Amino acid sequence: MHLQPPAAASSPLLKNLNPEQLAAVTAPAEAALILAGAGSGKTRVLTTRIAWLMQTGQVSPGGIMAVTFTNKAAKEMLTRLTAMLPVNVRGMWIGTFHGLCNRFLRAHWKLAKLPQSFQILDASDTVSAIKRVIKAMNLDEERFVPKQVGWFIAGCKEDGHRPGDVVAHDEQTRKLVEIYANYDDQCQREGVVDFAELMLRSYELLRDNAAIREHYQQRFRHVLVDEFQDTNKLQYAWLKMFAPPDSRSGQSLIAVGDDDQSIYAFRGARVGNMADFEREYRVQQVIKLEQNYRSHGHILDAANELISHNSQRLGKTLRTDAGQGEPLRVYEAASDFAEAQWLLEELQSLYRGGLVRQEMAILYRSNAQSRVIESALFNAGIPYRVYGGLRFFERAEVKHALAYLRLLENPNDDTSFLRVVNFPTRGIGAKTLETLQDLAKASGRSLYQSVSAVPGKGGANLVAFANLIDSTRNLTQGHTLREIIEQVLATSGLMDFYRTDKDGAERVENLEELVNAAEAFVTQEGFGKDAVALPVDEVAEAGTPGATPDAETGEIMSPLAAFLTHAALEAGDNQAQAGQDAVQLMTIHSAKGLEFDAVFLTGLEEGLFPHENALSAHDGLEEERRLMYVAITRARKKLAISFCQTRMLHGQTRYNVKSRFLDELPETSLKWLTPRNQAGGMGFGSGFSRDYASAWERGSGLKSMVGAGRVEQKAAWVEPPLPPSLRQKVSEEHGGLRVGKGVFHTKFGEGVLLTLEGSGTDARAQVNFGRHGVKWLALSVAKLQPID
DNA sequence: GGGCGCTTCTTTTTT
DNA sequence: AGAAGCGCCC
Repeated sequence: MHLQPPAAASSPLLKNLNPEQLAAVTAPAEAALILAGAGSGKTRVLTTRIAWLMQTGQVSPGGIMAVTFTNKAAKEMLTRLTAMLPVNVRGMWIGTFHGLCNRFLRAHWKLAKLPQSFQILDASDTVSAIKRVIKAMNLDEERFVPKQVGWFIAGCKEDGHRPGDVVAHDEQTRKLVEIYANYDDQCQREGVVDFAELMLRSYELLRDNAAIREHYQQRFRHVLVDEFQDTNKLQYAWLKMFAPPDSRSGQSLIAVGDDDQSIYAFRGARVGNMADFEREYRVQQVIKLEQNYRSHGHILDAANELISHNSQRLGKTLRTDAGQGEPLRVYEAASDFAEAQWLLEELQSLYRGGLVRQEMAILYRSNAQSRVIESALFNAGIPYRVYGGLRFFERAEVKHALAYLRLLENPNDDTSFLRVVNFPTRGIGAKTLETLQDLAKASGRSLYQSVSAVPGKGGANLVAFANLIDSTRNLTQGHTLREIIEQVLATSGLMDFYRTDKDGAERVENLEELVNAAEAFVTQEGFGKDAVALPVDEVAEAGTPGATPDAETGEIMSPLAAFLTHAALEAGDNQAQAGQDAVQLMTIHSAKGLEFDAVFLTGLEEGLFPHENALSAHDGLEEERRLMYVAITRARKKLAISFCQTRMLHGQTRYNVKSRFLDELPETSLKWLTPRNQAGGMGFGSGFSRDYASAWERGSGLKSMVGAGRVEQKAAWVEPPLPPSLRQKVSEEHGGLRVGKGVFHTKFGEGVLLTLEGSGTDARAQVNFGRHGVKWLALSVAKLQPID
């Protein structure tokens, strides 16, 4: 044990910390790995450590860097920190990886070879930029799907590879690398960077410029990283630039993470970074936060038992002082429709019991599952909120407006140019644009710079467009951000377009909301005196060798440029009827980091969860299990799990086997609401008739209520499966086997019968054996036993 | 240039 | 089933 300064021991900050938390908060200023289980007070530990370090005079605000993945987490940290300690957060670097990279590149734009007001491409901008490259190269979009090319490029960048570093063994890859190279050139020409580029560019600058690197190493004494299990290769390398292993300058890098909650390997996260970190930094002691302050006992028991089925773990078991609480409720529904109906009942009963809707969450593995649930909630008049989907700054009308704004800042941004050059339409067609692009390409200029070279009517229209941009820029010179945006909405014709559009009302609202958002941004960021988002960070700039501070010119980044950056870096909220007490619907992925009193975990079916596509991926099943672990640990008091015998997916009915994850939960913590079925498959036995009858009754009842006013919802209703009487007719001839019913095979075990075909010796059956897959069997050979 | 209809796809996603 | 993108035709 190291000695603590006396002031520290008595600090009120350290009150009420458990021993492990205390150890983490007051860990010596070196590398440390904190394994923080779900609900173990991770954010509290992080913020308290920062506060404690400053309070005990071990570091000044300028010496702190804390990195998170989401803006939400970063904000949370700042909020808590300022509540703990009256501190000037201005000098601290607290933010997302990308946010901090942006800050870094804004300060060193010249060395990074970027224009001062470079703009950031979001995911869809990136795809359209790539599309243009593929088109320009005359390549087939079938063979080079822009989105996939995007993954490839992002993947390369996240491995730290520039086009020249990629080893291509086949023709396809060689072409991909070529696209990558052209794409990078195009971005550079247009003065834009994508998300991965933000990281890579900062990393390279740090790597290649010793003076800058050393400056930042001197500056940041304490680097703290949240959700370390989600970092990719590049992010880890980037962190090492700030706080290298074996650092003689005595910095402290603290990684906080939970390997059991690593659910983003599919997009490049490397859990292995945790083990690498431990080794490379010679971490003396891994601090485990295993005391859980969130969930009741049964819930934790279930989580612990489930995750123990994973082999590759650093090892950690959550415990709680709260009581056992209620066991997990498990419900088997006849159909996805019936599952939704059951959810309604459960939600209503909780609501009557006094629980607010905000505290109820319905989680699912894939977005497609939400539809049935949504229509049930909608028709029952229960307010709900769906996370995911389009976010504010991603809406088409908002992106159009932003494109105009970006052109004011940088007319050479071809992506933005193409987006709005003919929207609203101004007589500039594909032909004209083709000519323009050819000319631009030939002369190495931007589209904007080439407008006057295009002959004819189209050319004239293009010049008019360029003039429109120029005059708007002149017109808004020296105006407030609000005025600029209002002006752009007017002169571009966007507002008029949507006003006259028959269903443009919502879009008009969103454009008005954009003005509000800009107003709020200006106020929050306090433009004029204390702007946190300002690119120029005096602390960083002062004495940074090679820095190109705006002090040279006295210029600061314009509010517009800053707002555009903000829009790209923070896509804003999803459509949310904020303020209303609503049930929360979301995928398990988006539930990470959240918690609710009551959680409904739906669709626990083989093929859906674990998802069939995940099983083929390396480590896929274990990642799915971690996902299940994340889902379980979202619940504080009540957790219910449901699965369906049949589900409509991609337009056809699927017969499912219950998820293997259900078998990995401790029996003693479960309370089955439906008879626990003997078969892995469930069959339409006793349980079915009852479920079916009630689902049908309610279904038809609701249907008649749907009536005229809500036609659009009607289509979303899923019919309950055929009545059992009908089903039996289909298959009586095959010794009691029935479609949709459970069967037993001596080798493959339990399954659900999907199809019966042919007769006599020719009879075949298709059976879903869950983890053994879907198989065709000859009935004359296979011994299939019906299960009731 | 706009609208209609055909095809294709459908795990998870932040920045 | 349903959305979204794409291409064709007016």
